[in-house]
Amino acid sequence: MPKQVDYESRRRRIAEAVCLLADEQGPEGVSMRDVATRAQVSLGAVQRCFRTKEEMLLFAVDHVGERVTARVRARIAAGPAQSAATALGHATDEVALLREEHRAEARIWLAFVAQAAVSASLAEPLRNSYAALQELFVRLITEAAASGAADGPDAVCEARTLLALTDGLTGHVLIGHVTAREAEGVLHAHLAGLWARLGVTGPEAEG
Amino acid sequence: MPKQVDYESRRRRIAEAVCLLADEQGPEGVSMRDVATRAQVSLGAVQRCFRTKEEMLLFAVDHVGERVTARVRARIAAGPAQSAATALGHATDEVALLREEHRAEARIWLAFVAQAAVSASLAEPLRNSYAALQELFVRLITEAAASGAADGPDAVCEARTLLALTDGLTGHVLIGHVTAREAEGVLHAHLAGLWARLGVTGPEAEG
DNA sequence: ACGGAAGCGATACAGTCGTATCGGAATAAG
DNA sequence: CTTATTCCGATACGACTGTATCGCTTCCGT
Repeated sequence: MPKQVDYESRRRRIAEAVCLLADEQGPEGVSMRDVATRAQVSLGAVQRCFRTKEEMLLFAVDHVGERVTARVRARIAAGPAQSAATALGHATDEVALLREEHRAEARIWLAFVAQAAVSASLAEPLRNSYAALQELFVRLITEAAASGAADGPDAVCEARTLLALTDGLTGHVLIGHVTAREAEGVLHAHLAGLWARLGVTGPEAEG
Repeated sequence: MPKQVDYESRRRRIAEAVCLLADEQGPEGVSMRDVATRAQVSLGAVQRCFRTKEEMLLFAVDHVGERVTARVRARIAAGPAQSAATALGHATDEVALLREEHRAEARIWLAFVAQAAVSASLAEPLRNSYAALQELFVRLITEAAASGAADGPDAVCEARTLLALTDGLTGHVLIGHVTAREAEGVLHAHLAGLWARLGVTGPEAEG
């Protein structure tokens, strides 16, 4: 058998190139040629990895989704000694992609969401990522509520609220309607309200 | 002087064609030729109305923004006898674009937001629309709070939360992560919490 | 009535797009 | 070493993009 190459790693590298371009030039600026150049491979190599452009974008969006959720999970696992409330705060911080170094990911995400609104095939991996994040939020909220007094009247509802709020804030920061700091303030205020609703004290010390 | 034509109305018509296309085929599917065809004018006519494509998109996004905010205002003005709380509920319903007949506008908005994240010139009209909506929300929240007991600790913060939440929910509905009905439930639950925080009863009867 | 400016739509143009194809280089199996 | 197969990267192709240009028609002002 002839030459063998690690397609998986190449696919990943190409996906990162897609992200870089989507960040810099927007969703329309992602062409196969530019992606190939950015990934430092030939156009043919990209074509061999992905039969079509949509296939490439599909892989890329999955890649980003996994990276974000992985980071969220890592952030939570990093401090297991803390309360569920604190963990939830960190998780939302991570999901909101407010920090400057994650601005690129935020733009990419937004670009994919917009495209997915008209492309059913692109929407599926996005739904999966959202489902994973929502499930994670539900778990944290339920844990936080259990450690407190009241029941969780609707942890799913709270999780959805949180997820939509972070997403919306991310978009508003990208547009420039609010600054990252202001968005952080809004998010933390909402979390404070959530603690109150759950009957827990919340994180007393803010890091 | 030779022939005179009503450019303003033609521009509006073209803007509507832009919206139709952005809704059907996504942000990438908006080409000058397709727009011209959809607007039932020649390509040259489009070019005469807008020097460049970006100019056209700029006008279109302004057009949509004004239409949405106008509808929100109209909805509020329609029932001035109601409480400020009820008015705010209606306003958020309108902004969230959850109803099926506004799904198109929602997609268009999302498309523009995504594009604006990398194009500063497109971001400006969007910021204006957001600012107008936020101001409107602040006013309604302040009024609602005044009719109640407590002060408005941070009406701006609440308004921003509401705006980001509606935006995020709209996106999630478009993706299919939640249904329109579920999103409505989330939104109304948040509003209920807001009434409680403001110390008002909120709308007792739901329309 | 007539001249000229404004509007018209078709066409031209250069560029980029995604995709298909192809001859040659590289390599594992015999 | 030979051979068959997998990968390579360049190039070809047709379609489409945004924009510029050009006769021609239409109509207002004098």
